[in-house]
Amino acid sequence: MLPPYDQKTIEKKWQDLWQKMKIYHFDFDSDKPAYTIDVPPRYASGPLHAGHAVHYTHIDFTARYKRMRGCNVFFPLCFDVNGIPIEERVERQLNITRKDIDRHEFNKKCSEFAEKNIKTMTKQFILLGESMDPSIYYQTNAEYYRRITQISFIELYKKGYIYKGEFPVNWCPRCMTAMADAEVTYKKNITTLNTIKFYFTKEQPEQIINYHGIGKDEGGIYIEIATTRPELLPSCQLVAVHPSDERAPWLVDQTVKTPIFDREVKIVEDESVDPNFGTGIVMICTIGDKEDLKWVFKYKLPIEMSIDEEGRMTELAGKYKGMKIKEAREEIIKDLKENNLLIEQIPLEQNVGVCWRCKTPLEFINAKQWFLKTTAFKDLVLEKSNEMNWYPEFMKKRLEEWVNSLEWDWVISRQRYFATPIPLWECQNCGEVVLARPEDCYVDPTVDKPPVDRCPKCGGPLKGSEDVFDTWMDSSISPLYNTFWRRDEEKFKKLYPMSLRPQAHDIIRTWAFYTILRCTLLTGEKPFENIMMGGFILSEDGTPMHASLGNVIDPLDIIEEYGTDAFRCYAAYCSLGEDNAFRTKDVIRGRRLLRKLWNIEQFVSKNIDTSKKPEKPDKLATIDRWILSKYTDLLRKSTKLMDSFDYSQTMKEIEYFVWHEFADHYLEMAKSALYNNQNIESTRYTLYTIGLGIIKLFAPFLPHITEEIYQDMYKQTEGDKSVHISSWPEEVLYDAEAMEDGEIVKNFIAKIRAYKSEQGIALNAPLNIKKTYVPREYIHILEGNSAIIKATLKLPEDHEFLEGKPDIVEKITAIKPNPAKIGPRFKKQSQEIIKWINQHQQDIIDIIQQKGDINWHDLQVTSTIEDEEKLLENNYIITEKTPQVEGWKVTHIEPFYLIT
RNA sequence: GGGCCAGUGGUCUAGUGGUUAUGACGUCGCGCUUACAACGCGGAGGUCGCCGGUUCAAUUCCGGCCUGGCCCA
Repeated sequence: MLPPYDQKTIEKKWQDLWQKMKIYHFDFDSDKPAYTIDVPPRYASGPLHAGHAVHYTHIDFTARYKRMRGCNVFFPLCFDVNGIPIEERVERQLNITRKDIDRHEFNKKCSEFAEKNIKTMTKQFILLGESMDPSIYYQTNAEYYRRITQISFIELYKKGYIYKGEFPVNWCPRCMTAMADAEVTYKKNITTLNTIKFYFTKEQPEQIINYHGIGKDEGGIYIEIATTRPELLPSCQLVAVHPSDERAPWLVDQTVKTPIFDREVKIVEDESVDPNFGTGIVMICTIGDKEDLKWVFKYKLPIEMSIDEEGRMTELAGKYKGMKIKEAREEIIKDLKENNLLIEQIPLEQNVGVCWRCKTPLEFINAKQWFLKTTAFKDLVLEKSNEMNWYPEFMKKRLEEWVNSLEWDWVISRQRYFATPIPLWECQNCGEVVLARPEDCYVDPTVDKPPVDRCPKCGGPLKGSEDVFDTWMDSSISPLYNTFWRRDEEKFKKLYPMSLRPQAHDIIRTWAFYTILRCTLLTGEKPFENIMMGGFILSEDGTPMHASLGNVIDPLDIIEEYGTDAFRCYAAYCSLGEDNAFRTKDVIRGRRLLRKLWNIEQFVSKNIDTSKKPEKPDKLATIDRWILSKYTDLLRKSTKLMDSFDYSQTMKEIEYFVWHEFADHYLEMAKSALYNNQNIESTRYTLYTIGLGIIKLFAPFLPHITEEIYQDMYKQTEGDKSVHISSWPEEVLYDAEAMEDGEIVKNFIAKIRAYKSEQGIALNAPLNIKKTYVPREYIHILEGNSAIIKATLKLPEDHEFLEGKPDIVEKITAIKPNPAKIGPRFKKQSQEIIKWINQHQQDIIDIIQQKGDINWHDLQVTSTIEDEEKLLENNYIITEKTPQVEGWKVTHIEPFYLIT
């Protein structure tokens, strides 16, 4: 018999034992079908929060379920350990920039920082009950991993998909590196809109000053231009108005002088000017934002940058040279004011592109960078994405939306340290590129020698590349790394494409997109069959979790208080793809479920023989057939839902069955059967089958409690050394008739129990009912199960069920129009007819009592209906009949009459 | 500004072209019952975000709007 439930001890015990048992081991030699999961390598910048915990728990549900379905599950423990976020943390921690210390020294510090977090997270995964296999471990900064990134680059280069281009790129002046579009985030910002005077270089007719945005003072006639970025004035190259602007004929082709910098610039007309922004006259600079870049190409403007890599003003800015952006802006505004060139300043809310990591506003910098062609492969990516199953389906649209909006290729080089080096050397004379040999990878060109001593083209000296890869270059080959691409062709053939990519929806445009793109370019095939998208876990008040808001939830705090299985209940209640607020009460409800499950199994354990598996008896009692059929139904539903990753629905189905059907109803009946020696074999068989079955169904969700119960109660008879490597349950029987009959018995018992409760009679107190009149359709079933009914309800031995005819007269008490029949037949007249029927209830009842039925003619609701169609027979109206009893003292519990 | 998702008793949520809308939490009342009072039984509580349209019939389908979330510009 099960002891009382001691959650803490049990969870700790199994977490330790599972490590030793190695039951989650992926077996490369197995004949079982492989189920391979492309687990997100957790980024090593800090410990897990509740959102991560829920995501990995969802993946764990899949892993455990697939193991029970007989798969050899590939579920690696892995970490992502490259890139800016870690560098940025280390810089902040040590209060330095990476340029202050030696490159390799800095990398060591980043590594140490990451290793510490990896240790913490590995522990967290264990505490969360995740079943990852540490024997297929990887981390993306290891040479064995980076080498695959480098080889993939070399192959893509040889295919001609990589090029070096000079192109304005998003640039973070703090991190001092290029960024891909995907790394830009947007932030609402209050800034100042400054309206500035640009004087005409030539004389203008006086009447021009009647137009808005044009003025005159002692300096001459000027146009007014609004800008939020006066520091870009030195690179102003053009002024534009909308072609339909009433001032366009006066302005186009004129020249004006930029204030302070006194540069003559032309005025042009352009469709893309927003006439409602500022004065409707705008200045175009190289380069403030992406929009400017379009103009640069359109008007073939020289790319002159007024801001450099460190966010300082360049040569072009004259006396402002060397100032930081903010400082230059303030100085320029001051000078504009002093020279009476500033008309007004108003606050303006705008979205600015910022570095996704450090939130510094981004600049555009014209720099040589490495690009991977992406815009040329849009169709290919869309085609492959269509070959995969998306859960939920609508997430695919987000990828398509992103792919279709792509305008630039992917900048894959970064001017950082802590990442995979780009494996090439360049000739210092002619720029010729010398690639590393794949067999030499991993290489670090800042340290290692090139494969040839001098430039093969001109004999010049070679210099190792100091650039590194965007970290998505590392993480987006995870399916290739996992399947042994370029390491073991036999394994690769067997394992690629992977079965499942689980991930969160915020990185569709990065991780999902880049993975599909690169793996397809390198192998010609899609990287995975299924992709499952997790939503966001919000804080308890429904707002996103942010360290700055102080609403981050630590999963270990929850586990400490409520236990891992309870936390996993909450995780299971979160529906896939949707944002779910964290709710402590769901964890508490989870804990209640655990206790309920434990108590149910405790009851089962008291009544079965755990040393011998019960045989299926030849004859099963109706209620046993009923609950076993319901269980089979549950099993079918759950399997289908699990196959589509719908964990929240699965959990609801199982929970409802266990708590309400099995515990509230079946166990009550089973008790009476057991205590009265009725159908013992049938009952024990049912208790064992369902007791074990629900443990298995819950096992992926609640691994600890199910393991403990399994070991205690079922291991001896079932033989598997852990419930988590036992097989998913099989159907036992499905009998539709027994389902219906069982429901009748259950409903009768439930009604009488409710009645007892209402009367304040204890549920186990005897109820002195001599006879029960029941409707004809129920009589056989209730009579057939009267032993169990009487025992469960404590009815007297001589209680009998009688068919509700001889003493009971059926009387129609109400009628209801049936819109499902009337609607399609009478269309527009329906409302009128329904209303009429409702208003003439008693007349209709009288006619039916007299004639047995009623036809449209009797109704006279409207002259258009003349046929003799019978309403009752054809279901146009539905009657409510109340049997009347004469000469008895009765209690009426619809539709039963209890005679005392 | 665009794409996607959501809006249902106090709170959270299921679901549906058919007039009596599901469940949980909370709340109120009753009851210790040989697994469980950390439980069971019952009651109250809703203009299904707003405005139009399609339809005999809309919470459900369509369009617009409002609010929130994610992603992007």
